[in-house]
Parts: sequence; C-alpha cells; structure tokens
Amino acid sequence: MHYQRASVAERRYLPPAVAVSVVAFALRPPADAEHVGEAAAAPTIWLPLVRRTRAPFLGEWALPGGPTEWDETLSDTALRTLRAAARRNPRHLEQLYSFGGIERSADAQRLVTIAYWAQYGELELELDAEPNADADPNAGVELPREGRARVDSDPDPVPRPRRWDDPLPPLSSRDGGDAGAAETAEALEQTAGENVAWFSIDRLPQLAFDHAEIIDHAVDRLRAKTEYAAVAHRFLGGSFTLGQLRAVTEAVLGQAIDPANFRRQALARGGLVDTGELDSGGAHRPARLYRFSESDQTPDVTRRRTPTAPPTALAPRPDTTKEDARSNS
Amino acid sequence: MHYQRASVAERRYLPPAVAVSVVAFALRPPADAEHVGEAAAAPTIWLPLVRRTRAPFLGEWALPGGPTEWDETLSDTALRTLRAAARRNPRHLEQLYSFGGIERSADAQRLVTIAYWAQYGELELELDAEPNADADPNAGVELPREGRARVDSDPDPVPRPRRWDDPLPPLSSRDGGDAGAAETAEALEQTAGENVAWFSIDRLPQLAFDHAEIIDHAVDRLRAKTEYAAVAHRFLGGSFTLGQLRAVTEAVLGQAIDPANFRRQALARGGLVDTGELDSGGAHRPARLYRFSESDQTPDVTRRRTPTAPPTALAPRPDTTKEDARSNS
DNA sequence: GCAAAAGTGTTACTCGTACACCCATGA
DNA sequence: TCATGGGTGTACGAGTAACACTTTTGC
Repeated sequence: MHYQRASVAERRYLPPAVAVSVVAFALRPPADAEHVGEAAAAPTIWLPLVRRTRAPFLGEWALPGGPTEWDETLSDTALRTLRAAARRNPRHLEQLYSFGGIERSADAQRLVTIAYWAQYGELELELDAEPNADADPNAGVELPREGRARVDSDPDPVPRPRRWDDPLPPLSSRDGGDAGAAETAEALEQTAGENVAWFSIDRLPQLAFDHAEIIDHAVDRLRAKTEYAAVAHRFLGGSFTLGQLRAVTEAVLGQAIDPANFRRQALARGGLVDTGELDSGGAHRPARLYRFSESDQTPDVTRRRTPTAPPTALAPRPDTTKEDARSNS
Repeated sequence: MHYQRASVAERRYLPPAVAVSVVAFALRPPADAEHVGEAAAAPTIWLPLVRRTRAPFLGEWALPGGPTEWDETLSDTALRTLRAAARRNPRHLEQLYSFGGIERSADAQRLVTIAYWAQYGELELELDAEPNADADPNAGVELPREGRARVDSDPDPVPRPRRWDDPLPPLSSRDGGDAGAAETAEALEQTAGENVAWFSIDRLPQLAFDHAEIIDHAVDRLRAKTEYAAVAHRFLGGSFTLGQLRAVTEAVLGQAIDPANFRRQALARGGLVDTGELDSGGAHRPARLYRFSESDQTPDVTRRRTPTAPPTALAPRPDTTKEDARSNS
C-alpha cells in the first residue's frame, strides 16, 4: 500500500487514506472432513485471506483489499483487489460498513476502510483461477504473478463439475497427515510462495488491523440477510435442488430447518424457477432442479393498506421499492 | 474543505479524501401549518442543511459535514460537523453508507464520503443553541461565529418546555405573509448572514454533490428501522405518551396506525417503562407517561428452538445478540 | 424390499389487523 | 352531557412450526 512518504511520527498526522477490504464467503466441506466416503458433513463458511508483505502488520493475515485508485469507485476497488487475491470474480458484492478508528493502522498513515462482503458460488470456485494478468503491480495485496491455482488433487475421469457437497475442497491441495487436529489455524491451499489462503471462519488466524471485527460484522450480516432475503442460492451453481438450498441455508445459519416448511417458504418467497429438469445423480428420489431469477422475485413489500380514516391527512408514503433499508446497528 | 493544492486537472488524480456527511432528522409541524389554533397537523421530517461557501458547488445547499481530522474517528467528525451546523448534539447517531463515486465532487479532489444519520429529540431542539465556541475554523461547514438561534418568537409567560406538537416550529423565525404557498423550497430560520437552515424533506432545495441521494437513503433507513426497532421515541423528550409515540411513528411512516394495536405492539417490544405519571395537559382523559430504557429492551432475537434431530451435527449458532445485521441493499 | 430423500397434507399456535366497546377528562 | 383520545377485549386471517404421510429412486 503506497503510503505517502513520511516518518513514522509524521504519518500519524496525515489525512487518512481510503482503502477497501472484502470479506468473500464461499461454502466448503469442513476442514476435519477426513472420512471422504462418509455422509457429507455440513459445509462451513470459508474466506480468502492475504498475507501482508508490508508494514504495518507485516506477515500477518489480512482481508483482500487495498487503497482506492483515483479512477475507481469503491466497488471497483473491491472487485479488483478481490480478483487479485482469489483470482475469481465473486457472484455477489455488497457494501458492509466503514471503519475509521484512529489506531487501526498502528504507526502507519491512518486508513479509513470501506468494507465489502461478497459471495462465491460453485461456478466461480469451479473455474480455473484467472492468470492474474490484470492485477495492478501497485495494488495493495501484492500477489505473485505466477500460475493458476490447483483445482483438483486427484484426476477425475469424468469431467463432471464439482458440487458444493463433494468431499474434497475444490481449491485444496492438502496432503494426508493427521490433518484432523494439526491444522487448527492452518490454511488449505497454502502452496509454497503463495500469499493467499482460504480459511474456515471458525479457524481464523491472527488478523491484521481490525479485520477480525470486520469479519464478525460480515458474518452477522450474511446470517441476518439469509433469514429474510434470497442469499443462500448464490453459494450454489446455476441450478440446484431445494435440498441443496436448504443445506446451504442450514450451514450459514448453523441450525437445522424443517425440509417441508423450507420448501414451501422458499417457493413462496419467489425467485425460484423450476427448470423442469431433475437431479438424477442422487441415491434416492430425484429432486427437481431450480434456478434463481431476480425478475421473478416477489417484492417483499409487506405494505399495509391504510386503515381507519387518519385523524389528519398523512403524507402518502413515497414508494420505497428501490432498495430495502434495513440497518446494521 | 482544505483540498490539497493542485490545479483543477491535477486534483482529479489525487487519492480521494475522506469526508463525512450527516442527515440529521427532527420532527416539526409542517411548513404550511398556518392555522395555529387548529388541530395540530401531522408533523413532518426536517433536517439542517448548510450553504456551501467554497467550490465545488459554491452557494448550493449541502449536508452538514466535512473532512476527517487526523485525530478523529468518523463518528467524531460527524458529531463535530453536525454540532457546528445545528449547534446541538443529536440524540442518536448511526452510520448509514459510504459514497465513493468518481464524479461526486466534480472538478475538485475526489471525496469519499461516509454518511451518517442522526436524530434530534425535543430536548435537543428546546435547548438554546450552543455558542459554537468549539467549532474548528478549518472545518468544512464554515459557520459564522455569532449568536444563538431564536427559539421562541412570541413571549410565553409560563416557561413550559415546548412539545413536538406545539403549533410553532421551535427554531422558526418566520413572519406572517402568505407563507402557505410562497415558501415552497424556502427554509425557515434563514436569518441574515446565516448559512444553516432547516428544510422539510418534501421541500428540499437543489443539493450539492450527491446529497439528494444520500438523503433518500437516510429516509429509507429511518422508515425501515422505525418498522422493526425502537426509533420513534428519540424524536420525543424524556417522557411521552403512547399517543405521541404513535403520532411520531405515523409521521415517519406516512401512514395511519391503529391506536389499540400500536399500544400493544409498542409495549410488547419492550423498552418502554411506565413512569407512573400522567399527562394532565390534554383536553381528554390523561394518558400514562412512559420513558424509554435501553436496558429494558426485549432482545429481538426471534430465535427458533432447534427442531428435529439434525442430519449431521450443526455448529451451534454463535450468539448474535451484539448488533443486528440487517443490511442496506 | 428397504433406506432415505423428495414432496404433500394437516393441525396447532402465534401474531397482526380490524373493530367494538368502555373509561376519564375538559369544556 | 358530549366529544375525544386513552385504554381493553376479541374475532378473524395469514403465516409458521411441527409432524404424519405418500412418492420415488438406488441398492
């Protein structure tokens, strides 16, 4: 991060710089899912972190992100830095909160960070990593130029696309060993010379800045929004069964959901379109495949009709369909 | 706003500066409430704006705000600049959203603005304006040093504190005239040499930057949060009747509410404490007075108890009582 | 056939809405 | 006494949780 040149003492008196950080969620099998053949364990939430190669917090893990360039919007910066780190475009990106504490960046120039949260779906994780050609060398995250991430560790004769509940993590390059206990705060896909690694949110390492707090915020938001909005489907691929959608929702919320009720509510909420196809892969009765359609959403406007004659005429409520405004504090 | 010195062309290539803007809501009688003796018209939402004395957007109205100083948190900046403009501390302040569009500040150095929204209650509006002694001369809003705002236009023998539904706007210095139609986008309390004025949200002037959009966001948030959280009470004083609380809620939402149901829901939500006193002032049956107590809130955790045995053990949902995480997009 | 997930039906309960009705006060 | 807002009671309907039950597949 190209701070302005100044002594440590002087830096603290510079006006704050603008940076962006991204909490990019994906769903993967849990780290201790050793028993490959067994019933797929509940997936957990993972996110990419970047090891810092500069002060402050040199050597610690941090969220993907970096300062905003003069010609970038904030979301542009979020996308660029996330792509530089995870080498994929996210399925969804949304602003989270801004952090402007004075001591956030220790001795360095003060940073005001606009945090974003993002979601990766199956399709994005399947993809081979982008060659990282468009990454700006001056960007914050400082990735090595090299190669593409390993996507599969074992050769698969049939090129069937991976599914979220497949036993092996798509980006993992784990090798046997007593992984169950040893890799507590250790990351998968920590290939040599690689500065990016994915971590399960319940096994996070020590984090730079106040990034632990930012992640907490983001997880809260993800969970809260999953309860009232169509969010879970973004962790999946283009089409999915209601059972998969329910499993993802259960994983995010950390609680079991009645399949029958979930089905009805998911369909009632709208946005789900029956593709007509069936998921033949399963060991039991094939499930209908759905895809998500934004245009097919039921406007969640639970607008009340005006009741008894108002005591005095009240201003008609201006249409508020544009964006829901539920807050975060 | 002390931009770095640079030519117009150069400014655009500087890293963005960090600023804060505040949408500070208060409730007042509507601008066209001329007929003083009549039944109090439904109050409307007002907010203070500042006339810009510098480029860009010189002469236009803008939200209170300004750049962050090196030793200020973002909310500190919000409070300082709001206090400099309205000469009062708000009852409540909360971060809204961050705006980082490239063209926001026209030719000037690019600004990333963290927007806040605030609420003033009766008590804050009653108060005489602060002498504005602590305002930093370098601050963005550039207020004249002088005087205190007029609070009453007619002498009132009994020093009873003003109430939100009193006929005359507390900060108004309006003089007769055919105000009903003439003062469309005109502000009250536009005393000579004064750079600050309060506007009704449905009669806003042309605004600098993208501040119109920010206000839209803030109003949406205010309305949304009023529907599910205890917000309306902050527009009132220390104690209030449920009728007052309902009137405020109706004003914010712009729709009539059934008094009986409102009563039950408000009490069920918690936070309201019966003071034991009665509001004797009214012309009818005296109403109980309540005050709001944060500690008495019912945690709105509509936590579901875990249902049927989970297929696989799901991680227990970590306690999420700290802060609700409903999003804004 | 059996196990297990997909999918349907049904019931009990909660909560929001509508509205009838009584209460207490000033004028 | 009357008008009016304060305050209580209650019936109805929508939505949710719980769970019984049928359907359809692989093994």
